[in-house]
Amino acid sequence: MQKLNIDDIARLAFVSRSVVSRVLNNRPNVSDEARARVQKVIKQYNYRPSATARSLATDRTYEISILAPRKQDDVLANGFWSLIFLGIAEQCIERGYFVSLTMISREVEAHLNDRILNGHNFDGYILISKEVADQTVPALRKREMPTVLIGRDPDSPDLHSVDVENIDGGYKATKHLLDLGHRHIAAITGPLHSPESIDRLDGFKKAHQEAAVPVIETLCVEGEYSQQGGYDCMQRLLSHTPRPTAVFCVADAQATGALLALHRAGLTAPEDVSVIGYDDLPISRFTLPPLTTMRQPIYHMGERAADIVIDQIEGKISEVVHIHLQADLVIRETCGPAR
Amino acid sequence: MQKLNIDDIARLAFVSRSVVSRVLNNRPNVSDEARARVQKVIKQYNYRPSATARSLATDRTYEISILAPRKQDDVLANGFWSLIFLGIAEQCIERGYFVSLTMISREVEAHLNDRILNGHNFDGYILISKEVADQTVPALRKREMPTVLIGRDPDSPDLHSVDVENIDGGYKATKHLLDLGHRHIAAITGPLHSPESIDRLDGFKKAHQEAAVPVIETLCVEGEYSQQGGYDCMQRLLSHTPRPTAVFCVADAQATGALLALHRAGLTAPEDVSVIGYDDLPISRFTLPPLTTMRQPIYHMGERAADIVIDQIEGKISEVVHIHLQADLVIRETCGPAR
DNA sequence: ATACATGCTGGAACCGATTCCAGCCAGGAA
DNA sequence: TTCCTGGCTGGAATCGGTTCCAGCATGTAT
Repeated sequence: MQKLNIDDIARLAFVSRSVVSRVLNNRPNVSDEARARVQKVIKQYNYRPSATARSLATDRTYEISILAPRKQDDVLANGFWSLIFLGIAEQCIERGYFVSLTMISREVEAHLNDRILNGHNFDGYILISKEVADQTVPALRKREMPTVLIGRDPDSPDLHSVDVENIDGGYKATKHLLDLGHRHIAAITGPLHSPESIDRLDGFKKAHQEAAVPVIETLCVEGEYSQQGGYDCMQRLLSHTPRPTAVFCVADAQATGALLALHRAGLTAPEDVSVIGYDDLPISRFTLPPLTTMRQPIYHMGERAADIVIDQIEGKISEVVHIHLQADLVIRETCGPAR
Repeated sequence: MQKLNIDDIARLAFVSRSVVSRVLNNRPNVSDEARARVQKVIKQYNYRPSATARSLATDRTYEISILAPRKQDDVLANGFWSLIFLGIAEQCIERGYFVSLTMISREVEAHLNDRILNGHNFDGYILISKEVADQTVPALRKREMPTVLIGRDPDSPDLHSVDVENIDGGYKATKHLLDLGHRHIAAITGPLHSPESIDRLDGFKKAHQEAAVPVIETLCVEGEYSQQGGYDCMQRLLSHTPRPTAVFCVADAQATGALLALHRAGLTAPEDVSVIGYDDLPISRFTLPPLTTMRQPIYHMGERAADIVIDQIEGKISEVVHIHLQADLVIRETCGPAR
């Protein structure tokens, strides 16, 4: 039961390895009889060519690396990245590529550069967040590797990217609250070095401006992209007077935490405070009460990112691609009219 | 700026490729001067050996494949698998291996067998759930690949595995409810072909037996491992008379859905019905109210699984390993005394 | 002085594919 | 008949490493 290689197959089919190779790769210049014979032997012995040897000869691994920021393990576990990842993975498999996930962080950067970026393991890279881009783009660019960023990096306009319209999303969410009559609206943002937060907050401000309602700066607070972050921010906001009548959270996870903070304070949404989230994670349909939020085509973003990298690898793309997807309002039960 | 290979380095350091190879692999039989010279050249040109070529020569890829069931995309996104995955990934990277995730399903089985299982891409496999094991173990066994299952497969006692004490966990959870005085306890299980559900339900029954309280079979319902599953089951349970005073859910996701169903019916936990979950996902601290549940060392399970596969790969394991971790009660706010 | 062990070195085979190219053969045109 | 063309074929080089082994120069024991 020895492992067979291409020479064994060639011998068994009475042809040369060249012919076997051509059959394996569906190339012409093989007679019908020879092709049939080779295919029969391959089937009979359940032969599969070695991916490694093939990679060495072709300089292609059919593996794509997803580089995610490591410190955000909460984030990875909260549903957003999982969905992104699922989209990437399914599309890659669909197109014949494997997907490898690596968490990177500053501490292991040396190890990272050496092994992940220069090790010749991957045909392309998908970068999760600007933070990752900052750390890896220089090395990847030097090697001219196919790369795509999920998110936006103002510093690298020539990097392919897939993003959602965050300004517009923030605008729509805020407009919904304004339309309901709210005039004291708080905003819970993520870390303000992340473009998503900045953009969504810009949309928040734009909606106010358009409605000629002043933004109350002291009600704009910065927190982590997590339930705990939302909880903490909400607690701070509740000590404000007058208390905000509505809160825009830039992530569903934060909204979940905010709901708990309200509950702890003896308040409920939407009666006392309206809450709107962002992402439309699966859990958002099951918060108490179900969360009004901005739906992002998360899974789809992953799919598109995969497509862009693979298109680059296969030489099907020339110019830089920036994909901007839409976010849409999903009305559930956490927002009500201002009292 | 041409890519350098081992021969280039050898030439630049005035040695043979053999010497360079020995230096790369930290092997003896290299003079101090030669070693220093080679290292200097490597550093100077930022040379990294090709992983592919190395793999071909050594028959090792330093890649580990995680095979997850595809149909459960909800499950992947709900936090449990994400955490498992995180544990696996970090430990693998720690030990110098890459991690590749593949979703498998019955429909693509042909493609799967050929490419994933026989393609020589991976040094070892981590199987997520018995379902995956059923589909892949025969092929993997034939090739004698290092493999570990997360979960339990009664059909393959000789398969390495990492699992939690599900019977004991179900027992502890139920005992907590019984100790609080509940006598009409419902159980929401996952699909009953999954060993976890069976075992947790066994624990449920064992606790009843020990307390000499009869199990009410009609209150044991089967649903999906998801929020929606829990929601649906809870709705069914609420139509029972007498209504159960407590519910044991075999997954936190289900408990979340159950809480919403309760809310919809105008009831709350723990005043009207006590609810206990299982998993202690990050979100469980932020449900309304925060969920009493069984903590599983999820992240740790992933780490251990990675260790077991890598130990197999590196020949550090001889006998079959079955790891059983403990689940512990985490008391929060969804359980109260029976009225 | 001889024998032998030891450390270092580099040549060459090998891993298992792809790909270039020269050679062969058959068929069609001149 | 001769020449040319085009489809097949298989030999050989190549990708970039690891590893076996023979050869050589030392140092040490006899």
